[in-house]
Amino acid sequence: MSRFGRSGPPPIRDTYSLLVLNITFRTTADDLFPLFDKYGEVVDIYIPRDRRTGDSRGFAFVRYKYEDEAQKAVDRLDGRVVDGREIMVQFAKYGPNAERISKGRIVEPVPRSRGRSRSRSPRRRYRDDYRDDYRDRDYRRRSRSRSRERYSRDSYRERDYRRRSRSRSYSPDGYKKHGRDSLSPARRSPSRSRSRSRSYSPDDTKRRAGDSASPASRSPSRSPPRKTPPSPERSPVRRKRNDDRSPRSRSPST
DNA sequence: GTTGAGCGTT
Repeated sequence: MSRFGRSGPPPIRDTYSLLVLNITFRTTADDLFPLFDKYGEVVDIYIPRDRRTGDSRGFAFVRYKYEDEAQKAVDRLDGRVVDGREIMVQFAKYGPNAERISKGRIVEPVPRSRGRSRSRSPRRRYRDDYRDDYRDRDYRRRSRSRSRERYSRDSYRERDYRRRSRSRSYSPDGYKKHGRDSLSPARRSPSRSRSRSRSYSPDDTKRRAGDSASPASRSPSRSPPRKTPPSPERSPVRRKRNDDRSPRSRSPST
């Protein structure tokens, strides 16, 4: 989708695409347009966005009508601080500049602007063996995702785990009220009951399994998941705490 | 809500 709202991506046959890297995730085409338009005729600006979140991926493509203008923009805007971040402008491997590259093999070592020394771009240069290109690209994509996806995944997992754990803590209150009568001394003593009680929300697991999987599949996978096996040392602690919760325990102050 | 090497379409 182009910022100019055309029916589609303008023809690249007469356009020179620039790749703008290191831009903030908040920077939009509208923010880049005035900057690049000052140095030449900008045909189109496109900022790849995430499929899921829709946020910018941190880079944009600016298309110039003329090469000299694009080159000038690279010299002028490359290293420019935008929104508090130094952007990197360079010719994109797309369009007329990449035609000789997308053919299947790199014919030219550098497009054009590579002649400039850019120490902050230690990124690997164009390699002759495109055989590893697919692998490298795939790695690159994963590498890109790791930043956010992995963080989100861990965050969600951790949060979910914590939430369930907390949720479980609230459960006892429910059964304790009406279950106090049911909880006979003989019944409460056995570690078995305790063991089950301290389990990681078995009901929750069963419920979840029933929603997403058949009961048969949850049976075997049910055993291993327990992280904290019951230990004898902890038993008295729980019982002791339970005693504290009893009304008579806190009554002494009266 | 966050993050930071890289190359593109609604």
